[in-house]
Amino acid sequence: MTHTLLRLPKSAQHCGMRHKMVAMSPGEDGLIGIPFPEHSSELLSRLNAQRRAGLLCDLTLTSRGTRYPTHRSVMAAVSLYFRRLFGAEEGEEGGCEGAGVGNSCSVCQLDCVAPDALDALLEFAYTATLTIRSSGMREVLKGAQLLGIQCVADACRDILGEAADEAEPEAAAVASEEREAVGVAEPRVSRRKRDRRHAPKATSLARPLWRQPPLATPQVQVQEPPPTLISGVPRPSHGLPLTPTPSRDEHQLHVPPHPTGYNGDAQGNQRRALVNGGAHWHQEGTPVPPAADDAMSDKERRLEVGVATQAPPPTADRASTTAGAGPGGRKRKSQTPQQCPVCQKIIHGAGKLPRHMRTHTGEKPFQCTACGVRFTRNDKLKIHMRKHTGERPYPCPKCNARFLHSYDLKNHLSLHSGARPFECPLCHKAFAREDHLQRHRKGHSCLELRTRRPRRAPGLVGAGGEGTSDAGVGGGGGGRGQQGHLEVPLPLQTHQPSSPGMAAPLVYHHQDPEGPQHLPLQALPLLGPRMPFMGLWRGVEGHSAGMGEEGVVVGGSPSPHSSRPPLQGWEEEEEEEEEEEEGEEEEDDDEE
DNA sequence: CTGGGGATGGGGCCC
DNA sequence: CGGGCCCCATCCCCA
Repeated sequence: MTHTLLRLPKSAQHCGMRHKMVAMSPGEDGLIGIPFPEHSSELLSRLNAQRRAGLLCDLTLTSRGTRYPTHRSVMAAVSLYFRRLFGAEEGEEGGCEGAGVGNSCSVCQLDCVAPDALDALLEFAYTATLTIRSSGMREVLKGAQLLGIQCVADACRDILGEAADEAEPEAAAVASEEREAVGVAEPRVSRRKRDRRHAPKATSLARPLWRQPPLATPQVQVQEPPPTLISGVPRPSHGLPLTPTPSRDEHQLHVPPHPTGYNGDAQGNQRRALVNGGAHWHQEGTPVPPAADDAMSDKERRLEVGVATQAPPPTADRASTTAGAGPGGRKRKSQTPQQCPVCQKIIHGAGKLPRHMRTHTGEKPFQCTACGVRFTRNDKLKIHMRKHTGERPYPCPKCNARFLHSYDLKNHLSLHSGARPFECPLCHKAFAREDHLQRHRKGHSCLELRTRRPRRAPGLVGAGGEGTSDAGVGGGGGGRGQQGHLEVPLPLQTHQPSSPGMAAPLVYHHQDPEGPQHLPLQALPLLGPRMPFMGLWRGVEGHSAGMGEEGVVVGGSPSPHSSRPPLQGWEEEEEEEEEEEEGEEEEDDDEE
């Protein structure tokens, strides 16, 4: 079977995804998936613009007189409370929709959530960024708990240095009871977190004063009087037509600009300063003054917590907020790892996110003065300069060869040693370099030669096998696929909390004629010429031959570790291969 | 198809 | 905390 390789444009090489090849099977029922990683952020940005303009708003939240036009679908997407309120919770039916609220605008009074906190939560819902004062953290936490915005609650708790249980014991109990009573499946939001801290989900908090036909959702009840608020001054939201426009000076809650602006023009978007781990993006030609600037010049330090739209990966969530800020606004100790607001990738290391962001923007601020070649990174430019200076700082001790890079020398030394620690499990051909083995395995060459391979002792570890064995934590290149399954990330699924780090991949089976609809090729011309194809294709090009004539693609969890020590853990890989083989060869005999 | 050099992007460590 | 430096994995390209 021949696969057509669709080469993605250069822009697709960002995101740390190197899979520019998308395997297709012309004339067959193969799926083609074209990822649009910006879609989710762009969608959210436009929803936010609609909200600010009061367009298509079908829900108005009020808090002590301040009105916040919103969209029910957005609120239901971000808040478990509203999800249940509107009957949008999985496993539920009807709900508010069926109760007759319909498309009309409804008003929900949420006096128990302080206006500032509600404003911040709404901003979070529409921008994936929580921008709050540290002094307002507790109110936001309370609001997030009441509304069932778990990731925000988690982040606030982490910053405040609280555990969920101690923060809201009754609420947790109520939520738990409610879950059992209603029989609603717990949201997929951060199961690990839930196990960790038994955080409350949605509590029956508000008095939804529906001016439209009242809700019939029984689980929504008045639970308790509005809590005492720290800041009781209602503040309207930015740009909302139904609220008086506040003066910017007195508006302490800075509303960040649109989170992303990838209208296919990455260069047109100004990257804003990254402050305290919060990555802000703004679009539109008008340069928006960085919120950080006002904020940091402010005496009262404001915390910007970059939070994934639904739930950041546990690693990021934990690590980025573990230090926490005490009730008095204790400074967070660490901001790393950080999550890229564009591709949701977790970037480890202080100050590494700006570097990563340049892979999205294409910005190459470092230019070679000799030849004009530009680089995204200074260290790469530095290495490049060796070309001009003739410097080759890595001489081979066994010959006269000198190299620009240490890893070149490493590769070279393996030639001297003759070591070929990377062996093809199918044809047993050995390679000196791991990438050569990978290339070999991706080809068809060894399939015909496949023989029963012996189990190897796990001693054949190459020279480079150690090192960043844990580099796969944050993706480490995105877990480049060698498993031969086709993962189709849905950009909107980047909001799905069940996908730590990356967009939750969907594993499709080629052989399923009723399989999910993939993006048809006809859609391609609709793509703007500058529409980036940055994608999360993993495992697509790998093992194209292994997919078999039937197009069987055996799905599986993508290996979070992109790199393994050579010949180590191959048994596991072989297991998966064997599954593939079963798919393509109709029940091959047991390998073991 | 393989060997080899170079390029790119991420993570760790340190200042 | 941000950046420099280094190493690593992986990719691309060419012979």
